[in-house]
Amino acid sequence: MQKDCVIHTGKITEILKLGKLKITPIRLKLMDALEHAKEPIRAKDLVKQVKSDIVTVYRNLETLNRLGLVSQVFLDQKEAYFELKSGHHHHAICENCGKVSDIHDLGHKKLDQEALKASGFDSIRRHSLEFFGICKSCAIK
Amino acid sequence: MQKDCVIHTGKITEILKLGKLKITPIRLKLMDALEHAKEPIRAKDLVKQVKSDIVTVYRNLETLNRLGLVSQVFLDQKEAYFELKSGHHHHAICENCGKVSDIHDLGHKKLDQEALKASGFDSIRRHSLEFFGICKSCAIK
DNA sequence: GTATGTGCAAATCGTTTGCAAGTCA
DNA sequence: TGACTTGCAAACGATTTGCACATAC
Repeated sequence: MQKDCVIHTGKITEILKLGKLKITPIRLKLMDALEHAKEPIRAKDLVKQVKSDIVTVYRNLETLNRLGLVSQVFLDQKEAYFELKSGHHHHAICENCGKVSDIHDLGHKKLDQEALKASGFDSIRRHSLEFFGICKSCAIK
Repeated sequence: MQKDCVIHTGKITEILKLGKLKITPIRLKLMDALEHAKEPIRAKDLVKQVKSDIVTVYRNLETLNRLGLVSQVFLDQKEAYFELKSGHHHHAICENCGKVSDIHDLGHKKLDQEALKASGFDSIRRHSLEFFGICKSCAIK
Protein backbone atom coordinates (compact mmCIF):
# COMPACT_ATOMS: atom_id res chain seq x y z
CA MET A 1 0.00 0.00 0.00
CA GLN A 2 1.14 3.49 -0.76
CA LYS A 3 1.08 6.46 1.49
CA ASP A 4 -2.33 7.66 0.43
CA CYS A 5 -3.83 4.28 1.24
CA VAL A 6 -2.75 4.65 4.79
CA ILE A 7 -4.42 8.00 5.03
CA HIS A 8 -7.42 6.40 3.55
CA THR A 9 -7.56 3.45 5.82
CA GLY A 10 -7.43 5.90 8.69
CA LYS A 11 -10.32 7.87 7.32
CA ILE A 12 -12.57 4.95 6.55
CA THR A 13 -11.82 3.33 9.88
CA GLU A 14 -12.88 6.43 11.68
CA ILE A 15 -16.04 6.91 9.72
CA LEU A 16 -17.10 3.30 9.99
CA LYS A 17 -16.64 3.42 13.74
CA LEU A 18 -18.81 6.50 13.97
CA GLY A 19 -21.56 4.59 12.21
CA LYS A 20 -21.12 1.56 14.48
CA LEU A 21 -20.09 -0.42 11.45
CA LYS A 22 -17.35 -2.99 11.26
CA ILE A 23 -13.99 -2.57 9.64
CA THR A 24 -13.77 -5.57 7.38
CA PRO A 25 -11.12 -6.61 4.86
CA ILE A 26 -13.59 -6.24 2.03
CA ARG A 27 -14.43 -2.68 2.93
CA LEU A 28 -10.79 -1.74 3.10
CA LYS A 29 -10.07 -3.45 -0.19
CA LEU A 30 -13.04 -1.74 -1.79
CA MET A 31 -11.84 1.69 -0.75
CA ASP A 32 -8.36 0.82 -1.92
CA ALA A 33 -9.61 -0.32 -5.31
CA LEU A 34 -11.73 2.80 -5.70
CA GLU A 35 -8.84 4.98 -4.73
CA HIS A 36 -6.58 3.47 -7.35
CA ALA A 37 -9.17 3.44 -10.10
CA LYS A 38 -8.44 6.09 -12.68
CA GLU A 39 -12.05 6.20 -13.80
CA PRO A 40 -15.46 5.45 -12.33
CA ILE A 41 -15.74 1.71 -12.03
CA ARG A 42 -18.53 -0.86 -12.12
CA ALA A 43 -19.53 -3.25 -9.37
CA LYS A 44 -18.48 -6.22 -11.47
CA ASP A 45 -14.96 -4.84 -11.87
CA LEU A 46 -14.68 -4.34 -8.14
CA VAL A 47 -15.65 -7.96 -7.56
CA LYS A 48 -12.49 -9.12 -9.30
CA GLN A 49 -10.30 -6.75 -7.36
CA VAL A 50 -11.66 -7.40 -3.90
CA LYS A 51 -12.25 -11.09 -4.53
CA SER A 52 -15.69 -11.13 -3.02
CA ASP A 53 -19.08 -11.71 -4.57
CA ILE A 54 -21.15 -9.10 -6.31
CA VAL A 55 -23.86 -9.02 -3.69
CA THR A 56 -21.41 -8.07 -1.00
CA VAL A 57 -19.87 -5.46 -3.25
CA TYR A 58 -23.25 -3.85 -3.92
CA ARG A 59 -24.13 -3.88 -0.26
CA ASN A 60 -20.88 -2.28 0.73
CA LEU A 61 -21.02 0.30 -1.99
CA GLU A 62 -24.41 1.28 -0.72
CA THR A 63 -23.04 1.56 2.79
CA LEU A 64 -20.04 3.59 1.70
CA ASN A 65 -22.30 5.78 -0.33
CA ARG A 66 -24.53 6.39 2.66
CA LEU A 67 -21.48 7.32 4.69
CA GLY A 68 -20.51 9.85 2.05
CA LEU A 69 -17.29 8.08 1.02
CA VAL A 70 -18.40 6.89 -2.38
CA SER A 71 -20.63 8.31 -5.04
CA GLN A 72 -22.54 6.72 -7.83
CA VAL A 73 -22.14 8.10 -11.33
CA PHE A 74 -24.58 7.57 -14.16
CA LEU A 75 -22.54 7.29 -17.29
CA ASP A 76 -25.04 5.12 -19.07
CA GLN A 77 -28.42 3.69 -18.23
CA LYS A 78 -27.20 0.11 -18.28
CA GLU A 79 -25.23 -0.05 -15.10
CA ALA A 80 -24.02 2.11 -12.26
CA TYR A 81 -20.44 3.32 -11.91
CA PHE A 82 -18.78 4.22 -8.64
CA GLU A 83 -15.99 6.54 -7.59
CA LEU A 84 -14.53 7.93 -4.41
CA LYS A 85 -16.35 11.02 -3.38
CA SER A 86 -14.02 13.91 -3.85
CA GLY A 87 -14.87 17.48 -4.73
CA HIS A 88 -17.91 17.77 -6.96
CA HIS A 89 -16.93 17.34 -10.57
CA HIS A 90 -18.23 16.16 -13.91
CA HIS A 91 -17.16 13.72 -16.57
CA ALA A 92 -16.53 13.65 -20.28
CA ILE A 93 -17.19 10.20 -21.71
CA CYS A 94 -15.76 9.14 -25.05
CA GLU A 95 -18.56 7.65 -27.10
CA ASN A 96 -16.07 5.55 -29.01
CA CYS A 97 -13.75 3.98 -26.45
CA GLY A 98 -15.52 4.73 -23.18
CA LYS A 99 -12.64 6.70 -21.71
CA VAL A 100 -13.71 9.01 -18.91
CA SER A 101 -12.06 12.32 -18.18
CA ASP A 102 -12.77 14.40 -15.10
CA ILE A 103 -13.86 18.00 -15.38
CA HIS A 104 -13.49 20.37 -12.47
CA ASP A 105 -14.38 23.99 -11.96
CA LEU A 106 -17.46 24.41 -14.04
CA GLY A 107 -19.23 26.87 -11.80
CA HIS A 108 -21.78 24.51 -10.27
CA LYS A 109 -23.19 26.93 -7.80
CA LYS A 110 -24.14 29.32 -10.51
CA LEU A 111 -25.77 26.47 -12.42
CA ASP A 112 -27.82 25.50 -9.39
CA GLN A 113 -28.87 29.09 -8.86
CA GLU A 114 -30.00 29.48 -12.44
CA ALA A 115 -31.88 26.20 -12.26
CA LEU A 116 -33.53 27.27 -9.03
CA LYS A 117 -34.83 30.42 -10.65
CA ALA A 118 -35.91 28.73 -13.86
CA SER A 119 -37.63 25.76 -12.24
CA GLY A 120 -39.64 27.55 -9.59
CA PHE A 121 -38.50 24.90 -7.10
CA ASP A 122 -38.05 25.63 -3.44
CA SER A 123 -34.49 24.38 -3.46
CA ILE A 124 -31.95 22.60 -5.63
CA ARG A 125 -29.77 20.16 -3.72
CA ARG A 126 -27.60 18.68 -6.41
CA HIS A 127 -27.26 18.09 -10.10
CA SER A 128 -25.83 15.54 -12.44
CA LEU A 129 -23.89 16.69 -15.49
CA GLU A 130 -22.04 14.45 -17.93
CA PHE A 131 -20.59 15.29 -21.31
CA PHE A 132 -20.35 12.91 -24.24
CA GLY A 133 -17.96 13.29 -27.13
CA ILE A 134 -14.85 11.91 -28.78
CA CYS A 135 -11.46 11.82 -27.09
CA LYS A 136 -8.24 12.89 -28.81
CA SER A 137 -6.83 9.43 -29.42
CA CYS A 138 -10.05 8.18 -30.98
CA ALA A 139 -10.24 11.29 -33.17
CA ILE A 140 -6.81 10.62 -34.64
CA LYS A 141 -7.76 7.14 -35.83
CA MET B 1 -57.69 15.08 -31.12
CA GLN B 2 -56.75 18.67 -30.72
CA LYS B 3 -55.22 20.93 -33.25
CA ASP B 4 -51.63 20.17 -32.30
CA CYS B 5 -52.22 16.48 -32.72
CA VAL B 6 -53.10 17.01 -36.30
CA ILE B 7 -49.90 18.89 -36.88
CA HIS B 8 -48.15 16.11 -35.19
CA THR B 9 -49.73 13.33 -37.10
CA GLY B 10 -48.67 15.10 -40.23
CA LYS B 11 -45.10 15.35 -39.07
CA ILE B 12 -44.73 11.76 -37.94
CA THR B 13 -46.41 10.48 -41.08
CA GLU B 14 -43.95 12.33 -43.22
CA ILE B 15 -40.90 11.23 -41.28
CA LEU B 16 -41.96 7.61 -41.13
CA LYS B 17 -42.47 7.58 -44.86
CA LEU B 18 -39.01 8.97 -45.43
CA GLY B 19 -37.62 6.07 -43.43
CA LYS B 20 -39.71 3.54 -45.35
CA LEU B 21 -41.49 2.76 -42.13
CA LYS B 22 -45.18 2.13 -41.69
CA ILE B 23 -47.72 4.42 -40.16
CA THR B 24 -49.37 2.22 -37.59
CA PRO B 25 -52.04 3.02 -34.98
CA ILE B 26 -49.61 2.31 -32.17
CA ARG B 27 -47.05 4.76 -33.47
CA LEU B 28 -49.64 7.49 -33.77
CA LYS B 29 -50.98 6.76 -30.32
CA LEU B 30 -47.47 6.77 -28.89
CA MET B 31 -46.73 10.18 -30.33
CA ASP B 32 -50.06 11.43 -29.10
CA ALA B 33 -49.43 10.14 -25.60
CA LEU B 34 -45.96 11.67 -25.53
CA GLU B 35 -47.30 14.94 -26.78
CA HIS B 36 -49.86 15.17 -24.04
CA ALA B 37 -47.57 14.02 -21.28
CA LYS B 38 -46.63 16.91 -19.02
CA GLU B 39 -43.47 15.16 -17.90
CA PRO B 40 -41.05 12.56 -19.21
CA ILE B 41 -42.85 9.25 -19.09
CA ARG B 42 -41.83 5.61 -18.66
CA ALA B 43 -42.40 2.80 -21.13
CA LYS B 44 -44.76 1.06 -18.72
CA ASP B 45 -46.97 4.14 -18.52
CA LEU B 46 -47.13 4.34 -22.28
CA VAL B 47 -48.26 0.72 -22.43
CA LYS B 48 -51.47 1.60 -20.61
CA GLN B 49 -52.17 4.56 -22.83
CA VAL B 50 -51.54 2.95 -26.18
CA LYS B 51 -52.96 -0.42 -25.12
CA SER B 52 -50.13 -2.43 -26.60
CA ASP B 53 -47.48 -4.58 -24.95
CA ILE B 54 -44.28 -3.31 -23.48
CA VAL B 55 -42.07 -4.93 -26.08
CA THR B 56 -43.78 -3.09 -28.89
CA VAL B 57 -43.59 0.13 -26.94
CA TYR B 58 -39.85 -0.25 -26.43
CA ARG B 59 -39.28 -1.09 -30.05
CA ASN B 60 -41.27 1.88 -31.25
CA LEU B 61 -39.63 4.24 -28.83
CA GLU B 62 -36.30 3.12 -30.18
CA THR B 63 -37.51 3.73 -33.71
CA LEU B 64 -38.91 7.16 -32.89
CA ASN B 65 -35.71 7.99 -31.09
CA ARG B 66 -33.66 7.00 -34.11
CA LEU B 67 -35.86 9.22 -36.26
CA GLY B 68 -35.19 12.11 -33.94
CA LEU B 69 -38.78 12.45 -32.75
CA VAL B 70 -38.31 11.20 -29.22
CA SER B 71 -35.54 11.45 -26.69
CA GLN B 72 -34.63 9.38 -23.73
CA VAL B 73 -34.06 11.10 -20.40
CA PHE B 74 -32.15 9.61 -17.50
CA LEU B 75 -33.87 10.79 -14.38
CA ASP B 76 -32.81 7.81 -12.35
CA GLN B 77 -30.76 4.69 -12.98
CA LYS B 78 -33.69 2.34 -12.60
CA GLU B 79 -35.59 3.00 -15.75
CA ALA B 80 -35.61 5.17 -18.82
CA TYR B 81 -38.00 8.06 -19.33
CA PHE B 82 -39.09 9.39 -22.69
CA GLU B 83 -40.27 12.71 -24.02
CA LEU B 84 -40.92 14.34 -27.36
CA LYS B 85 -37.78 15.85 -28.71
CA SER B 86 -38.11 19.58 -28.58
CA GLY B 87 -35.40 22.16 -28.10
CA HIS B 88 -32.58 20.99 -25.83
CA HIS B 89 -33.51 21.54 -22.22
CA HIS B 90 -32.92 20.19 -18.74
CA HIS B 91 -35.05 19.01 -15.85
CA ALA B 92 -35.47 19.69 -12.18
CA ILE B 93 -36.73 16.61 -10.36
CA CYS B 94 -38.39 16.84 -6.95
CA GLU B 95 -36.75 14.30 -4.68
CA ASN B 96 -39.90 14.08 -2.62
CA CYS B 97 -42.79 13.76 -5.07
CA GLY B 98 -41.01 13.07 -8.35
CA LYS B 99 -42.44 16.13 -10.10
CA VAL B 100 -40.40 17.19 -13.10
CA SER B 101 -40.03 20.77 -14.25
CA ASP B 102 -38.44 21.80 -17.52
CA ILE B 103 -35.55 24.24 -17.60
CA HIS B 104 -34.67 26.10 -20.77
CA ASP B 105 -31.99 28.60 -21.64
CA LEU B 106 -29.11 27.49 -19.52
CA GLY B 107 -26.35 28.34 -21.96
CA HIS B 108 -25.55 24.82 -23.17
CA LYS B 109 -23.11 25.83 -25.84
CA LYS B 110 -20.95 27.61 -23.36
CA LEU B 111 -21.06 24.56 -21.11
CA ASP B 112 -19.93 22.32 -23.94
CA GLN B 113 -17.14 24.70 -24.82
CA GLU B 114 -15.87 24.80 -21.26
CA ALA B 115 -16.04 21.04 -21.03
CA LEU B 116 -14.17 20.70 -24.29
CA LYS B 117 -11.35 22.80 -22.96
CA ALA B 118 -11.25 21.16 -19.56
CA SER B 119 -11.45 17.58 -20.80
CA GLY B 120 -8.87 17.68 -23.53
CA PHE B 121 -11.32 15.84 -25.76
CA ASP B 122 -11.41 16.29 -29.50
CA SER B 123 -15.09 17.16 -29.48
CA ILE B 124 -18.12 17.27 -27.22
CA ARG B 125 -21.32 16.20 -28.92
CA ARG B 126 -23.88 16.41 -26.18
CA HIS B 127 -24.38 16.52 -22.46
CA SER B 128 -26.89 15.41 -19.90
CA LEU B 129 -27.81 17.74 -17.06
CA GLU B 130 -30.49 17.14 -14.46
CA PHE B 131 -31.14 18.98 -11.22
CA PHE B 132 -32.51 17.43 -8.06
CA GLY B 133 -34.22 19.34 -5.30
CA ILE B 134 -37.53 20.03 -3.59
CA CYS B 135 -40.48 21.61 -5.36
CA LYS B 136 -42.55 24.43 -3.84
CA SER B 137 -45.59 22.34 -2.91
CA CYS B 138 -43.50 19.73 -1.12
CA ALA B 139 -41.57 22.45 0.71
CA ILE B 140 -44.78 23.89 2.15
CA LYS B 141 -45.82 20.62 3.76
C1' DG C 1 -21.65 -13.23 23.04
C1' DT C 2 -24.05 -10.41 20.05
C1' DA C 3 -24.69 -7.43 16.44
C1' DT C 4 -22.97 -6.97 11.95
C1' DG C 5 -21.13 -8.78 7.58
C1' DT C 6 -20.64 -12.31 4.06
C1' DG C 7 -21.92 -15.54 0.46
C1' DC C 8 -24.90 -18.46 -1.91
C1' DA C 9 -29.45 -19.19 -4.10
C1' DA C 10 -33.17 -17.23 -5.80
C1' DA C 11 -36.26 -13.40 -6.77
C1' DT C 12 -37.11 -8.99 -9.15
C1' DC C 13 -37.30 -5.68 -12.60
C1' DG C 14 -36.20 -3.22 -16.81
C1' DT C 15 -34.98 -4.23 -21.33
C1' DT C 16 -33.88 -7.20 -25.41
C1' DT C 17 -34.30 -11.11 -28.66
C1' DG C 18 -36.55 -14.93 -31.42
C1' DC C 19 -40.15 -16.18 -33.90
C1' DA C 20 -44.79 -16.98 -35.78
C1' DA C 21 -48.82 -14.48 -36.98
C1' DG C 22 -50.85 -10.00 -38.44
C1' DT C 23 -50.90 -5.55 -40.98
C1' DC C 24 -49.83 -1.64 -44.06
C1' DA C 25 -48.67 -0.08 -48.68
C1' DT D 1 -47.47 -9.87 -52.37
C1' DG D 2 -43.85 -8.66 -49.40
C1' DA D 3 -41.57 -5.95 -46.18
C1' DC D 4 -42.53 -4.11 -41.90
C1' DT D 5 -45.00 -4.75 -37.17
C1' DT D 6 -46.92 -6.83 -33.48
C1' DG D 7 -47.29 -9.80 -29.45
C1' DC D 8 -46.17 -13.67 -26.82
C1' DA D 9 -42.56 -16.46 -24.59
C1' DA D 10 -38.31 -16.56 -23.16
C1' DA D 11 -33.68 -14.77 -22.46
C1' DC D 12 -30.72 -11.42 -20.31
C1' DG D 13 -28.22 -8.51 -17.16
C1' DA D 14 -28.09 -5.47 -13.25
C1' DT D 15 -29.56 -5.10 -8.71
C1' DT D 16 -32.04 -6.78 -4.49
C1' DT D 17 -33.71 -9.97 -0.90
C1' DG D 18 -33.75 -14.09 2.32
C1' DC D 19 -31.33 -16.78 5.11
C1' DA D 20 -27.73 -19.59 7.27
C1' DC D 21 -23.01 -19.24 8.42
C1' DA D 22 -18.90 -16.49 9.66
C1' DT D 23 -16.55 -12.49 11.65
C1' DA D 24 -15.48 -8.18 14.18
C1' DC D 25 -15.48 -6.17 18.47
